[in-house]
Amino acid sequence: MSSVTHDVPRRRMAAVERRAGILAAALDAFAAGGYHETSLGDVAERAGVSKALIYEHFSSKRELHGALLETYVHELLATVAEAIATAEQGEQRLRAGLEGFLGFVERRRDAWRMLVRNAAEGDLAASFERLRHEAAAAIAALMVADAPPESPAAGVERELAIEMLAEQLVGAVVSLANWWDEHRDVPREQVLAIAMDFAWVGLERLGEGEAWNA
Amino acid sequence: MSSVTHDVPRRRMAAVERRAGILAAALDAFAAGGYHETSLGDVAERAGVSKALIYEHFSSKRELHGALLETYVHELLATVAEAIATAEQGEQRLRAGLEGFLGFVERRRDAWRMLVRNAAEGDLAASFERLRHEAAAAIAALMVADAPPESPAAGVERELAIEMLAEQLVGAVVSLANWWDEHRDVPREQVLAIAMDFAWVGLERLGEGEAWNA
DNA sequence: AAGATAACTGACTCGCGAGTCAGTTAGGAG
DNA sequence: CTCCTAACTGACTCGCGAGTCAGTTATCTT
Repeated sequence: MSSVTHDVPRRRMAAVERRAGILAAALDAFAAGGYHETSLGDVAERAGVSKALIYEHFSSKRELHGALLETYVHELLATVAEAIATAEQGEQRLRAGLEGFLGFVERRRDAWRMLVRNAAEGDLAASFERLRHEAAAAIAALMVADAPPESPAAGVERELAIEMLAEQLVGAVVSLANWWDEHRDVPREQVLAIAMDFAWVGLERLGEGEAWNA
Repeated sequence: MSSVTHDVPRRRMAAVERRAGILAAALDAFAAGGYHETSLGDVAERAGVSKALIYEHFSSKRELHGALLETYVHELLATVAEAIATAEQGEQRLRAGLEGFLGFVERRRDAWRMLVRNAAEGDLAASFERLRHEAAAAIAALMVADAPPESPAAGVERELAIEMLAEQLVGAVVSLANWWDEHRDVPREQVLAIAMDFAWVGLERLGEGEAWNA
């Protein structure tokens, strides 16, 4: 009875590694359940660590969550920005941006889920909303630059119309990304094709079929 | 000092009215802060009532929240369904549906906010996701019925493509509705015009410009 | 006016989760 | 081998919020 198997006397890790481990565990947890449904106890357990240790690396639950949020929002933004920078033409640029975005969703599945899971509540919403809005604004800016001065829909202010169009575009793509997240068997190119099919046509209309490709 | 002004001895109300009052207060609170950020104490205060009384009408916080959710999800669904039923043609039907939807968002601003605020977390997400999916499925069904059998985007399964298209459509409209919620000065017809401009063109592409109007 | 009933409340319990602290121990520097 | 630091933990506190209960009072009925 005294044959204690004395299971693995847990290795100590350097602060940086441990921090990374905690972040990974937290990402898992938050992606699975959202901010409020996740306790630091959960995170600690997933990380195989005591709750107290978490406080050696992060001063509060919010800070931990915020660190993740910032990391991935930044990565997402950078990815898309970089992708966009490689293409000059209107349609190609849109395609490149979408490709970058979808690549992120594919590569950082958990991160994407975490972003979406925290899109609605409290001041957490602010981060996501800002991201969304930044995307819409960027798109709107491109449209303003490229589109002809005619109003796309009768009786609507040009700037307003562009803003709304951009908002819809973002919404459509985000929605599609979420759908894709639950249909991972569908290859990325197909999703991209559909997204382009939907978005580009809508955008093209803005320029009445010309002006955008030059 | 003994001049007690004995402020308004709060009127008693019949159970039904009180219940309604509590529901209204809860709607306010949940719309403003989301489920988790709202305590029953908040709701009670807003309703001008003790917390205990709430439990005379609802057995738990979830039930209270659920009652609101069900009410408005149902109303929204019914509104759109009714609107759709009045139009037979493809484009007119889409316009009618959108009009009904935007009408709901305009009329039940708080309810809409509450729905959106609870779209992401835990099993609360299920309700909203189901609603979303129901909408997408309905749209997809219409498309399947009306669209020609050609594949809309090269190399993508027809059914899959339609599903994705519908998902994007829903996302775009929801996104636009949220934007509108923060730009209430923009009249409904303009929002509708933009939504149609975006959505219909994308859809028309599916049928290559014909087949939908007959 | 008396009694009954249903609206209503203050003051409770109780569990959960964020955050803390007084230590214990691994493992590297000398 | 011996310190010394930095990783690490168990066992706490403490406030908050859901849910409860014993009682109080308004209003309707007779």
